[in-house]
Amino acid sequence: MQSADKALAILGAFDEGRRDVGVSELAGELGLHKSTVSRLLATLERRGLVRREGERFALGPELARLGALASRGLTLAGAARPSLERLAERTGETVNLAVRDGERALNVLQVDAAHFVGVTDWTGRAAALHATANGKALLAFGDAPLPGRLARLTPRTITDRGRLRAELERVRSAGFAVTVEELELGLHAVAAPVFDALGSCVAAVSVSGPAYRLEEARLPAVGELCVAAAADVSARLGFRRAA
Amino acid sequence: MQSADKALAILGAFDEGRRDVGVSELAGELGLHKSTVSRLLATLERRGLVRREGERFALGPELARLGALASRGLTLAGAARPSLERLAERTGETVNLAVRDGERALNVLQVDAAHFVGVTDWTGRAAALHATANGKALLAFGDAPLPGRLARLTPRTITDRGRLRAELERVRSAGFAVTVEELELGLHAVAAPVFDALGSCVAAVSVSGPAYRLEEARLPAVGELCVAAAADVSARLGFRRAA
DNA sequence: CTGCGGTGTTGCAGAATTCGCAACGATGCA
DNA sequence: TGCATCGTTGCGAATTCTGCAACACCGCAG
Repeated sequence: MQSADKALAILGAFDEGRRDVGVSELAGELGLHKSTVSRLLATLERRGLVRREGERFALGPELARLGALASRGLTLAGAARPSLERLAERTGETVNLAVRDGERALNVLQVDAAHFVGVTDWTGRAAALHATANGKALLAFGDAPLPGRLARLTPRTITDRGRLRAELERVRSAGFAVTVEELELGLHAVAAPVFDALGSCVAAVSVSGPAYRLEEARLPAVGELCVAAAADVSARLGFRRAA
Repeated sequence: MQSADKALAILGAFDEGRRDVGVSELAGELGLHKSTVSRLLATLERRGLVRREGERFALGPELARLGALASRGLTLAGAARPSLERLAERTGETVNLAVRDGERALNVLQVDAAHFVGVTDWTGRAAALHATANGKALLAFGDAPLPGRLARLTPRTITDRGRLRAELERVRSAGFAVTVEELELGLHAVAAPVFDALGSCVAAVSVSGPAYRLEEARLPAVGELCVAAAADVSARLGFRRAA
């Protein structure tokens, strides 16, 4: 099924900051021939997954439809919202719910403490697993393998596999993950795992805020709040903590 | 590229009321062998486009990400312009695209059939919801409450809330709204709703013209053209009519 | 407990699809 | 005008996919 896989690889090439692509550009990037990419894009266009804008291609309406359907299908969001709102109110910070999407952590729901304008909405965006609190929680409690590459995003990002493994062990024993300027300078965060009825880790709840407000000294306490909220969500999904 | 096309056909099989699918079930539906469907689903799963839930498959997180990305790139005006131009050409009248703005209908895009001088451009102007075709379409298909005050703009304006409610019911069953001298004497119009990927009514498309040219007898036919054009725009936004 | 009907998955060999090349038309730039 | 780039398209070789059949698994009924 490598032909279908290549079509999906094309879709995967889209990202924030990559809203449209060219044929040769993609061909070089994915290691395919431009003729192949051209034909694949034509197929994707016929199905409405991409649309052409002159010589470039952007994501199409069918994806908007499927995306809306997918988000709704993540019953997670519905089960989590009330707990996240309470958590946001108690901490006064931004709360996010993330699931694993391949080698990235995808934010599927965000709740802000106050409805400040200018607070970036991370919904629909994906970030590196090893550099986010949510990602580390997903790695520590999920059964998925470590990412292949550990990119250095700030001086404090963990880029060594051994150190990451040790960190995940710490996360497991603490019950929550802490991230101090590992994704962005000046950004702190904590995150706790959410389990479904079968006991597997399906998501993570994070609280994040600027370093000057969400100080390091507060992180343990906020972490516990986070754990409580995540446990609340887990309970709504039918999870009962192991004896 | 029929292999890739089949993978996309699988995605296309998802719908409201079709949140998860089985292998054999899909195979029968798409006329493929279950072995083929099984392999395609495995490929889709590896890329995160679908996820398995026991023996069934649901849309996956990667689609939520791509969908959010796609929605951001799909603008109302961009999706609407081509359809509106065709509508203007076919009807020979002025076409407007309006969105709800509080208790008014705000025109965001206008296309004229011929470039007559002296045709007023309504772009950027807002009008009463209850006295315009676009406004009535937005009220009938949107989830917004009725305006507080129903000002009488002409002798034919609907100013009674009960009568307005009945009128909106008529609009819903017809699929389009008709306005005969309710906004201005000598002005006729029809309008149809536009839906986004989430299925909510986000805009309306209207055709308007002077009573002596856009006669009442023509309104039903023009209304149908309007509905078709609006459906076209909806499709470009990722809306698919309910099965 | 055994057989049946229902899942979904996987090896294999033949068959059909796809790939890469090269050439083409179009467009942009010097 | 010439050169570069872009994306598209025919064609034959070569890879990939299909469909079959067998398999493992589950629930259920006899």
